[in-house]
Amino acid sequence: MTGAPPIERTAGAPSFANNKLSVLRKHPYFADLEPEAFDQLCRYAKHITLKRGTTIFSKGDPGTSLIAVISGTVKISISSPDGRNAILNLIEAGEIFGEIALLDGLSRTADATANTNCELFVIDRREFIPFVRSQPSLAMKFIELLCARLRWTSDQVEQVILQDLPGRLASALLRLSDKHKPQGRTISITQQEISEMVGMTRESINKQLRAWATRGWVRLEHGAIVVLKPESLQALVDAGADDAE
Amino acid sequence: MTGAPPIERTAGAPSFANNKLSVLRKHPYFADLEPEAFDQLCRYAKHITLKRGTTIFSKGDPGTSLIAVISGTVKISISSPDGRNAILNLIEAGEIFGEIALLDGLSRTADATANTNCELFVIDRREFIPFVRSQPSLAMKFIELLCARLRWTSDQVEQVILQDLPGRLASALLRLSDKHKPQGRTISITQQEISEMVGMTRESINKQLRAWATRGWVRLEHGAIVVLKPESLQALVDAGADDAE
DNA sequence: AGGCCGATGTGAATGATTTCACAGGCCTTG
DNA sequence: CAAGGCCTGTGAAATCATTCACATCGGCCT
Repeated sequence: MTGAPPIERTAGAPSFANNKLSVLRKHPYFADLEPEAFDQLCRYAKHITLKRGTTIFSKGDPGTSLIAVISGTVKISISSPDGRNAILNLIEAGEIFGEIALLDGLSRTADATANTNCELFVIDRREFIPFVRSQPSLAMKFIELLCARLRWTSDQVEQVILQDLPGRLASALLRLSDKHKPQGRTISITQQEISEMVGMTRESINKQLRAWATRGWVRLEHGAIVVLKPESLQALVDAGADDAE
Repeated sequence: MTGAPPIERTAGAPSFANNKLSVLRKHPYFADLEPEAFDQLCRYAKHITLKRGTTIFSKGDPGTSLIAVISGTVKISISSPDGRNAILNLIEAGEIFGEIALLDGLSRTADATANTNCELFVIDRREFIPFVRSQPSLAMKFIELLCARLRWTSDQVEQVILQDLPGRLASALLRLSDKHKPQGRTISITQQEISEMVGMTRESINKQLRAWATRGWVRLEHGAIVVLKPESLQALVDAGADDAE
């Protein structure tokens, strides 16, 4: 469970990391802070880089840090004893994760691994709670963050319980393309990954995607999916189980 | 969607509701408040009672209130266009719900209906956010609440995606009997309701429960389930898909 | 008591997904 | 540039859960 922390520090001294701290400074969660409060926060921050596949933390570990993604993407997932595993979320540059265990002091609810090479900021729990308590606007930011997470997760439950394969896949694609809006309609994700987000086999996903591709609803690239007709996918979700068209 | 509010006021004046407010006062989320802060909070609270089956709010409604359950239980659920519906949570006396939409100001993520006759306190959003901002300890309470919700919901995703029917049912039973610990191992719930929490048909659930009943793992009563061997159920969950024994 | 309705119990047929077993393609790395 | 490893594509068989169609049971209301 609690494997040796595979985290490699590249820069311990805040001085060296200062150029990176500016990224954190512009981060929506911290932008509102008073400069001195921000400096205080930075005293607990470590800058690290790690390569694709590295475990950041595992389910059950004590959660003592909040992590901000500077570049790359981090996979939040869980796995069952019999080898199956499920992706709960993909965290991209500019987002933060690990806030639950940090805030409530309990153990990690899922595994986090570097899905690509990435750069992170790790903010230690030490003194963090009193800090949040003293900064109402930061507390409110966290409340908003938690609400957003809750909406995302509830959505996932809803889709998984109520929808069949086509419906689930469609709404997963829509949610992802929503998140990646800036990059146009291209979603960089493998079919294996989507299948784990949606909770079905890669083969089933592939067949469904292929069916939609021939209808012109999506285009399949290597390691990516382009949504061409979001309206059609949305209609499928709204209509409930109904693959015909 | 936004049907006429079916909420019936029984007491508008705080004076009459004061006896009930003591319940709120003892509520874990509000117990830490300064007396004057609590009084201020109460100015926004309305006491209402409603009977089984009444809609409290619907998915998509603007969320302008937080609701505390004084007695009875409230069902949080969602439904799909084709009639299927899923129960996300059952809120019991002493718990609160509706906090997400209240805190982030967006719309309700699910439906809430009175699962039994119940008494509630409705706390209006008016001025609520500034109030939370001014009470760091209350903000921290909400952060903890949201974290707990997130853990519950993530758990649900995990179970639904990773486990098969027996596994899901087993963990649902364990989670419920955990919540009802004081009442012993008896869970008051219909098989229909469990099936909707777990996302499978009542028939399938019934057959599985019956199989466990003959093994002596559970006892089935009318409208209730008694967990006799939680260890066996837990083993099933831990082991992954494996019905044999 | 009579009568209904919601909750429970079951079997057989149907259907959707998974499993399994490959094959080819793309990309990275030595 | 050759090799191996992920990613993709596809078909047939096997499996699990749903659907459908009833029968029974327990309470509650009149």
